[in-house]
Amino acid sequence: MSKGDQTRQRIIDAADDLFYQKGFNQSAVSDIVGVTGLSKGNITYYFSSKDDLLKAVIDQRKKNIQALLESWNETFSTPTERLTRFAEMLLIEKNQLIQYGCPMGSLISELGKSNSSKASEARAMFDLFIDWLADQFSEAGCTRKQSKQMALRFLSQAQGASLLAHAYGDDEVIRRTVQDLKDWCITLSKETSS
Amino acid sequence: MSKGDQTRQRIIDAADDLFYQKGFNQSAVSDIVGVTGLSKGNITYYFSSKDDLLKAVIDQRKKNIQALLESWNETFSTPTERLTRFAEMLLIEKNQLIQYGCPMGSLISELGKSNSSKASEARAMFDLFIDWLADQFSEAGCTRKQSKQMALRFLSQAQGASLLAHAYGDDEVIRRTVQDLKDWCITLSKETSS
DNA sequence: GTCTATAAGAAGATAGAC
DNA sequence: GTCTATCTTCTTATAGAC
Repeated sequence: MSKGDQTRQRIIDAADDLFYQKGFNQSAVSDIVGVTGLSKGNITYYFSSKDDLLKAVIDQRKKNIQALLESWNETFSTPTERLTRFAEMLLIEKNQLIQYGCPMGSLISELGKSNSSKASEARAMFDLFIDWLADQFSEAGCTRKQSKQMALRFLSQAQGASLLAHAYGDDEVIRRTVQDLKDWCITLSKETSS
Repeated sequence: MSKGDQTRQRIIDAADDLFYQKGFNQSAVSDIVGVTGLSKGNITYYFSSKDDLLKAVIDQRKKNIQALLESWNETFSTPTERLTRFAEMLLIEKNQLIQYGCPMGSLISELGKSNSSKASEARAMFDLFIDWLADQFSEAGCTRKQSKQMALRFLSQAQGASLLAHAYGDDEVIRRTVQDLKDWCITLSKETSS
């Protein structure tokens, strides 16, 4: 990786954290200056506008999500195991969820108010999970339409739990939601094998 | 109501709409100037800071919520009916939920990032619903601890559905969530009567 | 590539006239 | 009570030196 690419990556990483922890609108380029030690002008050299930087952050997150989902596909052989792993993600990330909410949900919620094209770019992160979840339900024997609906409901439950955990600084809702989602997976597993 | 009170109310109403539709941080005092036709200085005369205005908006929302819950208590005689009415609220408000998200959830999510005292003030809106929901579950025969947990899960589902409906501009998740919550109420009703 | 300097505007909050 | 005018700070974006 060239020096320019390294610098570019440092900026994206700093912005990624800031957008998550402070929100996109509340994060300023000067915050990135503070974190990276780079000058304002240098950051502009790599990203001509704040929206450009947001796009780069979302693209990086999407790549990370895709890599995560592919690793789950390789690690687990059954859709039930994969869906269970998705649910457990909430437990693994619970400290961050409590402190800052869901990185996808909070960003989409924030950008959705602006009714701009940024919102649809952020929504693409949801799409990756929904498509993947739907694939698992399809593989478990559901129809295409059922799979899409169940994927939406699965993600919806995760988002609700994340939001309340963040609001109350408490992981009880997360733990109960994970248990519910796991039970759902087990039920699905039994229906499939019967 | 005196002229001063009327002006004060106009400001609060305009801010209430703006904070909901654009978000708190993205709403400026100049926006309120545009909506009300009042001068910047006059708005400052009633609310010395933007945070003061936020507090007034939250207080008004809390009063509205309390009035709503009390009216449900009077209109419906059983906890099952009341919980069903809560679920149906999502359908009644679906157009606004799709366009701007949940007025409580999106505000709490936004303010939660700042980690300030504002977040806990906004969270008090959730508390009103959670306490009321827990009361219904208690009245339906649940233990105090169970009631609190079920109230959290009920609100969590509503929040998840609102967030996804807002993200996708689609009410399908809302409709399915409402059905699930209603089924939950019916199950609860049967368990109670048995 | 990286920096400093600065433009140009918007934001919240204040002062004081009417 | 309501207004205009201004202050101060912060933000994004640009220009140009090194």
